[in-house]
Amino acid sequence: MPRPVAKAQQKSRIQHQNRAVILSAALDVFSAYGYRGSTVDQIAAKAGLSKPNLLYYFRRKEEIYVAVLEHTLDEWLKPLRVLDVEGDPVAELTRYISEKLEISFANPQASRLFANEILHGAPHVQKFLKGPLRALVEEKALVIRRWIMAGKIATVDPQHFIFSIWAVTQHYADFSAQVAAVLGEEPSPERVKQAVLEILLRGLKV
Amino acid sequence: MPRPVAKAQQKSRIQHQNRAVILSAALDVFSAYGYRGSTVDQIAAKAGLSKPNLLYYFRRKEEIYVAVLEHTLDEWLKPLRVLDVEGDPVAELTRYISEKLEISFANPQASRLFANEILHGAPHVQKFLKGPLRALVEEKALVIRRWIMAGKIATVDPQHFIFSIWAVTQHYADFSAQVAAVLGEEPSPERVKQAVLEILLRGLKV
DNA sequence: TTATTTCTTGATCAAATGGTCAAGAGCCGT
DNA sequence: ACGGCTCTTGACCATTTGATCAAGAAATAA
Repeated sequence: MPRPVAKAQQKSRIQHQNRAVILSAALDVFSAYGYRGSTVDQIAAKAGLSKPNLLYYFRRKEEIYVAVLEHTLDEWLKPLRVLDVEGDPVAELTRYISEKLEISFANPQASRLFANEILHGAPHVQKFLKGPLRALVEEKALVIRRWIMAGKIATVDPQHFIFSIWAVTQHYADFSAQVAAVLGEEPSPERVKQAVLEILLRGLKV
Repeated sequence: MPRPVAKAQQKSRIQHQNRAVILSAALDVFSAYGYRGSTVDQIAAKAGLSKPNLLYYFRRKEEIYVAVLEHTLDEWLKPLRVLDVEGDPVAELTRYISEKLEISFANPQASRLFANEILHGAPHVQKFLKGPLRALVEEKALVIRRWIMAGKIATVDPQHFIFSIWAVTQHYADFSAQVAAVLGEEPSPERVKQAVLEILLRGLKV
């Protein structure tokens, strides 16, 4: 009775499929109720599997959580990676902010899962934050600094500017309950994009 | 054996004191682990009371949570309330943003508690969001709109501008784990204030 | 088909946890 | 000092929940 998770073993067709189903269900559940607030039964029910069956694919609850969390981190970095120092600054930043906003509206669960993790001290992603994320931010801060020194945009603290972009764009996913309640309706993504781009970028124009 | 929570009854000295101790302990615990992730034992231990004793003051775990949550909402609104249409726009907004940032740095627990509540759909504060908060935002959006129409600041979507201020300022409390990890150190509140004020306000100057 | 491996699940467990209760200790006005 | 009210707690309970296991079903290879 070898565990399926075992080292380097080829995943069978049924393995692949069920793991995907579980990760999708787990994202829904974890993002809605948090790690501690979610139960294995909930995830199993949503995935259409029995609890012992689910635990056949992932030995422990935490293993599911880590898997679904890591699965989202890649997606998270992608848009920032392509920020190009050769491109036009405002165009590049417009693209980045727009993409982040689109992700927030299209996949708020992933954003909330991540937010919840950070909110509670990022116990499972310290390495990711201090490693790849930090390196990427340093790299892109340099890009922004180059733009400033070339006189292409106004002076701004690059790191905190990146934080501001994250803060504002993810706000619409993480705090959508508040946004909707205060506005009295779901906001139009188009309108949000226009407003946010103006707020964040107008000050940069020279 | 009348319950202390009972209607309109005068709270004794010891009641007052113990309830305060409990609320303080509960804020720490709930903000760190979320509602579901916190246990009554944890709160009792931190408050220096036995569990049954704690449940003598608050009948149910949820009652503690609601109490500490409501306790923070007032604090939350205060700075926005005083935004004054008669004052200088940039000065008024500078004061508001600065105060929000100071709160984020001085009392991140309250911010995290609130963030966690909203993140999970705001089940306990729907009324607050749709009532007092919405009304206040509408009122202050009007203030901003007046400033725009008077030509005192550049055009901006008032509601989304307020959201952006919230997003950025609270980011430093809610996501402090990420900020610290990416920067490699705790950020200096002064430096953050300068950076954030420039990012959010420079685009408004006419 | 048959043998072997992979999947699936009902039954069950131990620990954690929210909450109760009855009895005792402490405080306070008289 | 005393009587009544407030406060405190050890013991206990029911439920939830993460996790296990042995045995059976389904797939897969021979």
